Amino acid sequence: MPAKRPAARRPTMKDIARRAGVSESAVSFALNDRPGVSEITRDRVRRVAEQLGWRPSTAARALSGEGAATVGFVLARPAHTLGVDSFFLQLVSGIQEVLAERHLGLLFQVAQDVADECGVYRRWWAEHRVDGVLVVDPRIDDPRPRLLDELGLPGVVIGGVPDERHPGLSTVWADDAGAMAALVDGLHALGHRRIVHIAGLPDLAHTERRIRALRAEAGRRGLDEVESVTTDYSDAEGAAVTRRVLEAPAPPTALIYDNDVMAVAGVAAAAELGFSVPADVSVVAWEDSALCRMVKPWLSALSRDSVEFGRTAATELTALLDGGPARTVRVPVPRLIERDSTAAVRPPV
Amino acid sequence: MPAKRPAARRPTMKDIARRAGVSESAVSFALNDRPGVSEITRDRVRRVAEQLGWRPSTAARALSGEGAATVGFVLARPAHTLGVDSFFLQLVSGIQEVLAERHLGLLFQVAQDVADECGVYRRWWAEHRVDGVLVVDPRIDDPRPRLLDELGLPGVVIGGVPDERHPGLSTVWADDAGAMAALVDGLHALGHRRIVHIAGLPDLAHTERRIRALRAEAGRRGLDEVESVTTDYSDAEGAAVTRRVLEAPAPPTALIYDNDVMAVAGVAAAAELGFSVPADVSVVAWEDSALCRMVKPWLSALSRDSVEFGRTAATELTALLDGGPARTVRVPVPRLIERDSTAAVRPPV
DNA sequence: GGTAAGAGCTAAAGCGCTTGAGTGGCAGGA
DNA sequence: TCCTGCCACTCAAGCGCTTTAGCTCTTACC
Repeated sequence: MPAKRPAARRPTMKDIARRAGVSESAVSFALNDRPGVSEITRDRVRRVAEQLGWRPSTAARALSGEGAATVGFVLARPAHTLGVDSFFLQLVSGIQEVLAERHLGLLFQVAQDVADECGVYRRWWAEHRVDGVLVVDPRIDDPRPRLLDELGLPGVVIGGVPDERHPGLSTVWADDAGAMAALVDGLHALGHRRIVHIAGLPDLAHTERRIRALRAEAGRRGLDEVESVTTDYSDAEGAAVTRRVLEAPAPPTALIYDNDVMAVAGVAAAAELGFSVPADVSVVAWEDSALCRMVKPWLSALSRDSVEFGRTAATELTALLDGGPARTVRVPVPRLIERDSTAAVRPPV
Repeated sequence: MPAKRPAARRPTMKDIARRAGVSESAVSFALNDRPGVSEITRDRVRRVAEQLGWRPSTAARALSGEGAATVGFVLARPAHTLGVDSFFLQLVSGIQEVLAERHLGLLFQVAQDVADECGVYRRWWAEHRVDGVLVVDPRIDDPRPRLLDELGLPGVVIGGVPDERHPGLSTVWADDAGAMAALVDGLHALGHRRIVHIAGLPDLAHTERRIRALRAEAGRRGLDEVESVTTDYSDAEGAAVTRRVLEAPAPPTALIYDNDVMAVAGVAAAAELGFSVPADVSVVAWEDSALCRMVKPWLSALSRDSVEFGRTAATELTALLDGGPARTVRVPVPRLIERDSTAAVRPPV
């Protein structure tokens, strides 16, 4: 049995300098593609570094003003709310693809709420831990952009509203209003006049955008039996709201759910009440996932590429870190995947 | 409009020292509860630090040998496999609860596969980024424990096998074998003799443990129509395998799925073939989530507290970082939540 | 032939913190 | 009285890197 072998020592630039017979500064220049060394020396240094398996110490780098080579990501949800959800993992996975390429780390934290999240940002900033952050779930009257401004932390707001201007903050957004308009358009064409939108958390910015867009579309078409109901995204509330609206005197003929979980719970609830989908009521989920193909009938859903969304956000953040200007970029409008849960409204008998 | 306000400057120990009228070293002693300063001075320094909103720079700390105050977590799954899954988010959320208390950061990364993951560990180690790591999805003949040993990186294997001994590696495990035995016991009592276990990825250690346990149980009872089939955990394979086994001449009367996603897909597939659950075939999901209550009938499932699992793992890791010995701790056996998908086998007509 | 301009390199300071080696003052013992 | 020992504190080095200033050669040019 080998005696407790001491952990291998990490090679440093000094080791490289010694092996290559040059000064540490020369090594630094060589390895960072900075002028000041000949190509010959640069090559030699590079070879030695590789051979030694050298990697820059992020701590040292950060200390000498280069930044922490890390970005932060906070998910502000209480633990028990973190249910069945493919969006965030996919988003993160897209983010990583871009970050990994640049050897940027992702510091992840789940927080209780937005206030807690702000505390995390402050701490990260004070501790010199991150160079920038990715902000999700933008709220109405969100304190986070202000805070990031104050701290001078670059950030990308994912799913933010494009009009809000904060220096140093980029925004990556999806055109919820446009998607909602298209959706209503489609349902209208199928003859639907009574539509209920079972929305998500009321203080999320995109929830409000969707609600507003729905109201606008309804107004334009003179539909007055159209409404939105906010929920907490859970299957329980999805089912409860579904029951409530279907038991009303003039039940809707179409239901739009703000996520896949509620949509699935909703069709189950509808079935219990004797409503058949799509014969009696059409259902659309605003978010596509394997879930939508796990129930009968398969759910029509708005599908977006969450991985790509993450990639885009991360790309914007790296651009910001490179000193680029804050930008607002729009990702493609989610596409409606028509499956079996939407149909023309049944002609009155 | 305020002209591009410069980001606030982070206060350093030097600032505190100046304000408190002592040397930097005294500040360091005071703030780290080290002897060498009087209580009076300590108090004053602490007050000044608080007032300035000082937080130690992790970079500087790490550089002076204190460690990075960060632990790493790698998820080795290709992006598209990251589907509907509540386990990891819950696990991470539990981990965070413990880490946040100690102001430890969590560096998160998704990798393609285990080889890739090993590369991440190497890089993290060389870059001085993490003090320890949490390893999930242990494999049969897993290269990661060896690597961590070699690097001298403390780690906790989540769901590992308890017999494997690696100095510096703790293990947190669930008794899969015991759970499987109990499960088979219950099904046997209900009269089930033909049982198929639709397992997960074949090279995961716990998949093998479950398969072995099932075989052992079957052997003990003399059941020879019991088998395990491995899959990739996806709804697609879950459904495919279900179809295949149900179309066999003597179809099983009970199906055990290694996760909730496959179980749900499985009942749908069964229904299509005209099998009714639980009348014709009983179904149990090894993993409980909202999913199990989204289908009819509600699925009986093995439920474990993933958040608590995460907490335990993180606690072990912090103990390790504090210089404690490597330990092997067992979390409670998952509990069977009996819902509507399991029933006594139908008496032969 | 003298000088000026680079090219290619080194020396040294500094980032914010820890830490081991002092240092001065004071109390107590011989 | 002097010495010892301790307390409370300061000094300075060092962690691994970047970066500015400077230094020494070549080479080019009038």
